[in-house]
Amino acid sequence: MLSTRKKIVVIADQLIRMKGYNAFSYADIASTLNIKNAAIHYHFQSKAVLGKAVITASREKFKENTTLWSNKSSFEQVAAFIEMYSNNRKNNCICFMGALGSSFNTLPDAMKQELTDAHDEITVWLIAILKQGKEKQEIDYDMTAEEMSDLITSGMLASLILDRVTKNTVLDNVKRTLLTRIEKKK
Amino acid sequence: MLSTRKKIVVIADQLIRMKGYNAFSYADIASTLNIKNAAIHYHFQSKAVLGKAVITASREKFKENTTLWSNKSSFEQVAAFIEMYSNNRKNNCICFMGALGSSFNTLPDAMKQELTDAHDEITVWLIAILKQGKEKQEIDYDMTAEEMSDLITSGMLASLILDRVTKNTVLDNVKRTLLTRIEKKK
DNA sequence: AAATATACTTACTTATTAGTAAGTAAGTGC
DNA sequence: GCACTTACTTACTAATAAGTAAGTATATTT
Repeated sequence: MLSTRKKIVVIADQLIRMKGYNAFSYADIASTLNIKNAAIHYHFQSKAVLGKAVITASREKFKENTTLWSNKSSFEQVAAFIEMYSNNRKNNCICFMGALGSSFNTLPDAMKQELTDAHDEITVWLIAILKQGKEKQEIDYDMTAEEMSDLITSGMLASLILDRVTKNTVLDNVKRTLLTRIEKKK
Repeated sequence: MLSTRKKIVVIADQLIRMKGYNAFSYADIASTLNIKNAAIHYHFQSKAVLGKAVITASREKFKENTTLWSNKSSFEQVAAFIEMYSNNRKNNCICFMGALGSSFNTLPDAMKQELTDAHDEITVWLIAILKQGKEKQEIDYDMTAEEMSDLITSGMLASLILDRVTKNTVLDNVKRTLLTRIEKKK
């Protein structure tokens, strides 16, 4: 059983990734959890503070995941990273980077900074894995690790969005293409 | 000199791509154009109707562009398509597909349909160019045309978003990578 | 048992939202 | 010169937004 505080973050996270930061309200959370508007303000002084907490929670989840994956091969780690995005589709959600990045100009400063830090964290990890993988000859790619990293994060972010617009197979196409691109040729 | 009606669409389009559909208001448009709130309602009965008009205008602009490009080589046409996305960054805007797709669940039905139609239109055009280009041996790629199309549209949509989050080079990296991928190997 | 902290609710405020009803001034058609 | 349309403004409404001040019930500490 989660604390009310943690439940608020979970619901806010879902609402942000389903509807976007500017389309969800305290009333949405309150009605879902059967509490009052003011109870959310008791735990989070403002929407900006709650929004930042949602990003922080995602960063922590990401760090947990990478630790869990750390004994896998480089290819398997990238595949697990890609699969993490795919899981969002099941809940009719996009990733937090796509949901918040598309509204970046409207976000409070504290959220902007936290989101930028989150992106740096993800990028640093992915580039390191890609470089290690190439050294260990577990994966291969015909571009720089930075370029491959940007191609992967961009591809996954956007294909979740586009799969809502078309009832189609953008995610599957992009996923397959990216994994084929890093697969070691024999 | 544009008509007020057309000016409203231009401003709404900019606001959507700068702030998102749920973060702009009639007041934003009214103050920019020095008209009253109600004047916008005179031209567009509801925000949904205005939103749909914005997408329709983007579709028309896209069709104009593809006509202008039609005598170029396949490679040049894809390059022009990619450059069309890049132009958005100068105005601190993302593409309309990213701006509206990320809020898809919150859009009125008429806008959802128009956005889906716009995506189909773009995809049909791009796949055709990619297939033609391969036949004419002007371009090459080691995946299906559908996969390459999804990789291009995803990459461009997301890199505009991510370049706001990082003050970095996602767009340039993705652009270079994608063009290299379709370049004919000699 | 008294004091204090925790986790809320009740009741409210102020600002902003899309949207509307009624009026007006400047043309256009006949 | 009268009817009608176009392109608005004025003045408003109802709903919803985030946020707050004050009160309350329950548990914990001293």
